[in-house]
Amino acid sequence: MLKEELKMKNIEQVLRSKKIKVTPQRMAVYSVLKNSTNHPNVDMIYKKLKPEYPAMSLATIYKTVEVLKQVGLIQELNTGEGSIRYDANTSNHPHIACIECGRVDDIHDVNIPPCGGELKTEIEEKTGYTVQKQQLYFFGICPDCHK
Amino acid sequence: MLKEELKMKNIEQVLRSKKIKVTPQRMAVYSVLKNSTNHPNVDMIYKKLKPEYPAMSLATIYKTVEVLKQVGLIQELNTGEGSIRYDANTSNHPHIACIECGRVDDIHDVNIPPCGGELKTEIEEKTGYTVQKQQLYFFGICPDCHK
DNA sequence: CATCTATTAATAATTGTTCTCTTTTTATTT
DNA sequence: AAATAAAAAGAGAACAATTATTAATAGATG
Ligand SMILES: [Mn+2]
Ligand SMILES: [Mn+2]
Ligand SMILES: [Zn+2]
Ligand SMILES: [Zn+2]
Repeated sequence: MLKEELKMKNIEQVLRSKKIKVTPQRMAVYSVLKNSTNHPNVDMIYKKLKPEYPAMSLATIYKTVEVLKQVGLIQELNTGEGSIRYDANTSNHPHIACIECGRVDDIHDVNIPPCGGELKTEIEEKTGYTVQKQQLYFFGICPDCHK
Repeated sequence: MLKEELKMKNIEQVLRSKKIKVTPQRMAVYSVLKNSTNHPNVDMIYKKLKPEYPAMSLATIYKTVEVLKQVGLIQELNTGEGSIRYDANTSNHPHIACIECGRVDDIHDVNIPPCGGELKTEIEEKTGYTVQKQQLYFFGICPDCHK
């Protein structure tokens, strides 16, 4: 059995364990996210799936990403470009977005200090909030947009 | 002359120096932002100004915040709640947003390490982007929403 | 297999934001 | 103090992303 198939089997387990039905649409949307590095938004997922699933509707993708998010299989990114992007990598990692074309990339292998346990505690004490998650975004011009 | 009036005179200078006309609406919108700590969105600014400026339209506020942003007098925050919030404090400081009620607060007096000059350079080398700005958001439950 | 219920697809409705057009205001020049 | 040109404001339509509604369909369960 291929690694890819194994991954998908695991996702099925996760969904079933949460009493959420496993459907072809959900597997397909998750698969797109898992196999992409470009943090697609709903419309990009829609267009990607169109050839293989011509009947799938935009509303289904909206609902599916909501379900996958609730279950913790994906996270959403909002860089302020108007639409929400999604990421199957649910670890807390920084992103950089191009203010020209909207492209969103991961920032790898850069030692970004913040966000340890002590910091969280400190913020909770100072603000009175209970901290649940964080997002660090950088903005700039991507290589492609540098003419 | 009061401090408050002095501030506003300075804003007039900034606008005039950029060949941007000084209007009551612009001064009013800026004043709301300068005198608030809750990072209001367009609708909150609109409602705040309604009593004193009953004729002011939403479109005017949208246009005004865009102008103030371009001139560098305010910055925008996007916590993913659907609408954009604005902040007359243009320094690079972290925010925390309530995932329950949407409230957005500053995080003061917490030593958050990232984002020095070397880090920016490192990110630019690793990603090929030109980095222009950054945003650090924390998300959680605010004191009020803890019942 | 039969039933029950969650999910889908299609469509309509909503919401935040932008655009277009006309009128008014501002800054500048008589 | 007019007159003028340019910029901005106001009203409302238009737009795009998202959400809600509804009727049909497909998984799960016994
Ligand atoms: Mn990512
Ligand atoms: Mn702030
Ligand atoms: Zn780009
Ligand atoms: Zn709250």
